Amino acid sequence: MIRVMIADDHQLFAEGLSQALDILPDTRVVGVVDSGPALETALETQPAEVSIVDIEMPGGDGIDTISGLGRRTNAIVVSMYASDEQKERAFRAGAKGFFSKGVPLVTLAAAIRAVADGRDLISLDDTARDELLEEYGQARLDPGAASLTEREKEILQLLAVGVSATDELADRLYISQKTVKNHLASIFQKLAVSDRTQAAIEAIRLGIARPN
Amino acid sequence: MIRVMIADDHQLFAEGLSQALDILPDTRVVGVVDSGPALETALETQPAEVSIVDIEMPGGDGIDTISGLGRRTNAIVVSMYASDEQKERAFRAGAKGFFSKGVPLVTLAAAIRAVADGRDLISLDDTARDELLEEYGQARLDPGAASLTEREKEILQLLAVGVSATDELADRLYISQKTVKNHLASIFQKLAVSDRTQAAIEAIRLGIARPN
DNA sequence: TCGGTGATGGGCCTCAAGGCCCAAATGGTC
DNA sequence: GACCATTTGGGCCTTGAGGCCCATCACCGA
Repeated sequence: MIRVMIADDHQLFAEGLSQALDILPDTRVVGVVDSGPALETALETQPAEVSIVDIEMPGGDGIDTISGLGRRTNAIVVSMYASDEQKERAFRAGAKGFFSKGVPLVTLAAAIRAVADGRDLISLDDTARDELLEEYGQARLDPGAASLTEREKEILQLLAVGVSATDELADRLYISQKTVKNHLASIFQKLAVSDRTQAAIEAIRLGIARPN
Repeated sequence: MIRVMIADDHQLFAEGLSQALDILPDTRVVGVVDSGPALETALETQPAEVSIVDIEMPGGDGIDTISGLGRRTNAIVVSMYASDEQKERAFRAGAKGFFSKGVPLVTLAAAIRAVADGRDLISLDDTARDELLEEYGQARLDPGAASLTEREKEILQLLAVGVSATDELADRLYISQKTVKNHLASIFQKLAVSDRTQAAIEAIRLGIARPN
């Protein structure tokens, strides 16, 4: 689980991004602050592997803050109006990544995984950077969840939308109730849970299935 | 369920906000577009009670788009750098709300509920607007969920974090297993579900309990 | 003071859920 | 051809989950 701190004075952006990252199975937002100094303070009591820092913030430029953070966290700078000059400054301040707010969420998520893994994105050219991001595109699931088979994931998806009874699951999948129970037993073992309620929650948490 | 369309060219913002609104029990994001013309097109095939429109978008000002939408949707304008002049223009274009991106998410959520309910926020002064938003601060839950008692919510919260066995629930709450089962039976009826798996999913969906 | 509601519990009954072990067919890989 | 993972299915057994009806006590508002 990668702990992420967000520093941005636009609450709508910060809270939205926070929710979005919390939904990912391998990232957890541990704090949201609205200024550079607040970021420094927050990191003292709450460590975070990665910090998302906005450039445009009141009470001091976000980039100035990064220089003082040292190796306490890996900073990724995001900017509304990204320019080469800003990127250069972010690089000199020690940021590990630099993105416009126009990039898709999956790109930022991949970048978070990459810098949390010790990689440096900011010194790469665009093609090398995109290749690296491709490499980190998928959330690394728990060992158990990673070994789920297609059929097992299918059952988990149904579970997570409320198809919980054995006979309903069997009907939906055109297999016997016994086979459903066998798959479930295998799922329980892989996810280290003991019943379908816990399995459904795990499926939602891991992002294998979406509720609603 | 209030259907919401988001028009913003900054993907990180739009996707983050989208996830955040989807988590709320009474709002559903049905589309995300990145320009004014795309918003018009999207609304033709996918109706939405409320549209969140950014002012600053490429290929035409977001406010110009709103005038052409008429009563197809209720527009709420959000701006990075909110000014009185922008607010005035949004008002004349027929927007029902105007906010800076610096407002908290709960404020925007309340505004969405208010305008979906036919209210007009933009013509109110600040105090009257805040009072109205206060009124719409809480998500209106389904009739069943609204009648849940404190104890029932407590049980749902435990369920949603994986405490699914009757004996564990009884231990945590210092009551007998029989009482747990009685409460659960009551919960099933109120939420119109048939087992604890579905109840846990509903609890998460309704925002009564948080997973993770 | 009286009713309504919520929280606590009991009894009883039925069937589904989960545990355990096993087997056959399939499809890919070494 | 042999091996392995996946999917499908069986049998058997124990216990827990859920359905239904009822009782007591505390609290609160009319």
